[in-house]
Amino acid sequence: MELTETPAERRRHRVRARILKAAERVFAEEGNEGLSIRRLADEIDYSPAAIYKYFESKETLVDELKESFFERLLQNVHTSVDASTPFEERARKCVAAYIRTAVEKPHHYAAAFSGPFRSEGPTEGDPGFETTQKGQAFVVLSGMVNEGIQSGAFRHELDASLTAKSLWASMHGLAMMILHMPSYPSFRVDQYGMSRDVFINFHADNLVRGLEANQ
Amino acid sequence: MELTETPAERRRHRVRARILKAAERVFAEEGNEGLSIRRLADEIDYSPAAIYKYFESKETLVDELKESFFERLLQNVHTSVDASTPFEERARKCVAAYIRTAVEKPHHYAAAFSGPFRSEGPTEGDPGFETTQKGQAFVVLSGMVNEGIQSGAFRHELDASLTAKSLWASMHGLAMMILHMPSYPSFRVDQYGMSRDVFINFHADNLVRGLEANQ
DNA sequence: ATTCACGGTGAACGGCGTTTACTTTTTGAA
DNA sequence: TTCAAAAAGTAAACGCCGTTCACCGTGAAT
Repeated sequence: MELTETPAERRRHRVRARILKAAERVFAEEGNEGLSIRRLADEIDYSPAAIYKYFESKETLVDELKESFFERLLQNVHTSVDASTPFEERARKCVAAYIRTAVEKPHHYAAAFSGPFRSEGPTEGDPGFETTQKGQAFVVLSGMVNEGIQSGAFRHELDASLTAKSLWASMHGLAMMILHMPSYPSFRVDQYGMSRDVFINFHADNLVRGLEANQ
Repeated sequence: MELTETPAERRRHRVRARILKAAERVFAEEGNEGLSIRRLADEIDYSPAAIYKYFESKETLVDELKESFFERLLQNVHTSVDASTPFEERARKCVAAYIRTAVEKPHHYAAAFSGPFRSEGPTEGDPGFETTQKGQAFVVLSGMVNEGIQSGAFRHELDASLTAKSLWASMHGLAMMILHMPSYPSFRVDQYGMSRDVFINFHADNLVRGLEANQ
């Protein structure tokens, strides 16, 4: 087992990275439709066929972009929560960080939840699901809900896994709404740059309330 | 002003309807990708160019499919709620009907909330928004939330319009999740055909709880 | 009877993802 | 250093796609 890569491997990685970088730029700006293999090849001064020496298909290439976006998403959520802050505030911050990151890269986020409906997809519980970034995000969310339940902040009869899914769905829904109806007053960042954040917090508050134990 | 159409108009409408019918069938089964003008023309024994005598572009054709889906969605939600049932149950039934209809026609629903992000889109408050079926759906939801607030079931400080958006986002999110992760145990219809409905009700319950006044 | 708009068509344009057959470059062992 | 084999890169083509254009027939209105 080699500690360092051979020059050939280094070279291969460099070219691969160049392709991904160009792809990332175009995809972020114009999404899946705007990203074509031919255009990509043009930008890096290669022929279209060359791309296929590095990626099996356009889909696998885009999948890689999506995975690294989810890595970023997960990281943003992680670093946004400070273990010392009280639970409810932490939960709200977590939701807000998720939505904000999603909105920062609309094409990435939307693409991750569109496209053909594969009934195969990663099945929860299957080995491999927890290794994807998307799976990790779910694990984090699940853990937070669990903490809420055991600390007594959330209703004790809640199932952590189901609740996490419910919560995730609601976060996801708001992110999608903001992406697809940016002209709605409540979703637009207004002149003070506040309107959207206010709405996100309102949404997060409603969600957390729905899980809280009646005191 | 003519009370009856001329034969030419009748003919035109018939052909238009034939195109839409074939398009609807293909789109429901295979979505936007599976629907091509050429294939459509093939199915109705016309030439591809003929379609353009009836529709400006593929996009406008698909837009018409989406609009009529939302008409159906709105109708389903309407007829699912019985004014005599208690408010909370009605609210839950409304959410469930929305999600169920969305899931019945995955491609229609997903297509309506995907595609390019147009910053123009229908702006709330603009004339024309309330005339779209999507706009109507929002009006209905808004009205229900309003009823909840004024009856005291929901917190009195809630803004009806904002709350309706928050609620809609959460419904939308679950619908999308079910569409894109049908293999998740909670989202799949199990051997008893129950699992998914149970989850939908759980979700709806959480949402309503989040709006309820603390008693 | 003669327009003339309308419905319909075949062929083409430019784009797409992908494959194939081919040449060039790089590599690693003899 | 030589040389065969593997890898990198390419031009051209295949079969799709949405869309347009020039053209032709038909039927209705003047």
